[in-house]
This record gives sequence, C-alpha cells and structure tokens, in this order.
Amino acid sequence: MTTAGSESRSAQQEDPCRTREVLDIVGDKWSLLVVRNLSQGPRRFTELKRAIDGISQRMLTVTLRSLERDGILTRTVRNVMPPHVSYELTPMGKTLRQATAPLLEWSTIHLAHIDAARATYDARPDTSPA
Amino acid sequence: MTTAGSESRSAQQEDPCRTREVLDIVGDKWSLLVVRNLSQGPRRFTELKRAIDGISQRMLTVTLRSLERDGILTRTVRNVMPPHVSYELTPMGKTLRQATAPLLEWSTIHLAHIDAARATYDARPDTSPA
DNA sequence: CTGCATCCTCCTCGATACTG
DNA sequence: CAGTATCGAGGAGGATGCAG
Repeated sequence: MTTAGSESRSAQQEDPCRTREVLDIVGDKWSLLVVRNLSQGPRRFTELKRAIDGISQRMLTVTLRSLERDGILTRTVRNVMPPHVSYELTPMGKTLRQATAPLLEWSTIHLAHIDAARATYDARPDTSPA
Repeated sequence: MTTAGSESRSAQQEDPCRTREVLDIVGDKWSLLVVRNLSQGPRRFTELKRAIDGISQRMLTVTLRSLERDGILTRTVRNVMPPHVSYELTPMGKTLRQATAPLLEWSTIHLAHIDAARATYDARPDTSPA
C-alpha cells in the first residue's frame, strides 16, 4: 500500500489505528483461545468446550460465529444424527495464529517479571514522600 | 512447572492459558495504542491525550497507571509549576512493542480480506437450504 | 451433540466537575 | 498541566431452559 514508509522516523507508525481493528477481531475474551485450540487441526464443538476451560456454551457459539464471519475459521456440518460439527482454521486463520506467536512467547518470558513489577508497585507508599 | 512438554505433538501448546494473561495486560481498549505512541520516545500526558484520538482523560490515566504497574512504562514527575509528567517505555515495554509488531503487520495485510469475508458471510442465506 | 433465546449482572468506559 | 472523584449508560459475558 501507500504505507511503505519511505521516511525513517515513522517506520513503526504506518497508520494511526490498525491496533483498534485487530482488537475488534481478536481482542475479546475468548477468540485467541479458540484460535489457539484449533492450531493443531479441526476440532468439534464439544472438544473446544472442554479444552477451553471456563467458556460457556453461549460464548463458544458467539465466538465461533464471529471468527467464522471474519474468515478466520470454517464451520463444517455433517448432517447426521446426532449432529457433528467441526471447526478448522482457514489459511488466513493460520497466519493469524502465527502472528500471535511472538506475543505469546513474550508473555511466557515476561509474565514473572510483570508479576514482580506489580508487587513492587503495590508495595509503594509513593503518594506522599513530600 | 510440570507442563514442560517433552512431547513433540504439543510443541505449540506450552500451557493452557497464557493467552488470557496477555489479554489481561494489553487486551483492553487503549493499552496497545499507548504503547504504540510511546515507541518513538517519551511523551507527556497531554501529548498522548492528543495523539490518541478519542481517549478521555480518565481512560488515559487509568491505562497509564495499569501499564506503569505492570512495568511496561515509567512515569517521571518533574516537580515544577505547571506540572510536567512524562511517560516512557521500559526495556520490557519495548520488547512488548516488538512482540505486537507481527500482529499489526498481519492486520495490515489481512484487514481487507476480513472485510470481504464479512460481506460474504452477511450475504449468505444459509439458514434453510432444506 | 450442537445451538438459540432470554434474563440478569458486572465491568468497562465516557462525561462531567473539581483539585493542586 | 496533570490527575482524581463521581455518576451513568452500554455491552460483554454467565446461567438457565428449550429445540432440532
């Protein structure tokens, strides 16, 4: 696009608010967990329900619908009794999974540090050294 | 922990819910925008307020506090009149910025595709081919 | 098994007004 | 300039019951 960034000073500031868009897609409570659980191949509704601890049926349905709508995953219905529905990442979904990997890795590395920082912060009196 | 994952099949599934932790830290509406705006160096409160379109004073304050608590950025007060406060990413904050880069890049590449996928999805009759 | 509809609760966030 | 306090609306998300 036109964001090629010919200037050096704004190389990391392509445009003002793509960040918002990304969060609208996967910034909710469950989407990334679903994507993560599908990264190893197709899964059925109940499998996901069990794998993602704490998610309600409602939220799983809502989240899957949203991701399907965005083209992140596909929903395949086998018209049998009992119903059999499986979900699978699209190619784009897989690239998303890969794009989130660095962030996950970052968390793995730094979470302990963050925990420590919080403890330090909470222990501060700060408000009035005068 | 015991989740060391010596098996190959779960190489990308180190543990069940780091994802949740990350979202707790930067999954809110403004954190990533603040981090992004600090990636080019220290900024003052009002500068951030202007740079991040739509953020309220309250949310900027709350977001900055949270990020400071997590050790993502530092808050430096110059005790003068009028007050002068500047915020700057810590080394850890800078690594976070880098970890989010792939996700931003992903969005730049795929947002149009997602838009198209949504349009297609919304145009579907699907509900009753029977 | 998979999914929808409803109700209800809590938390996030915005608007406003006030302080040092 | 920087920040706090309070209020209120809105949406996310949990619980439950029903249906194909």
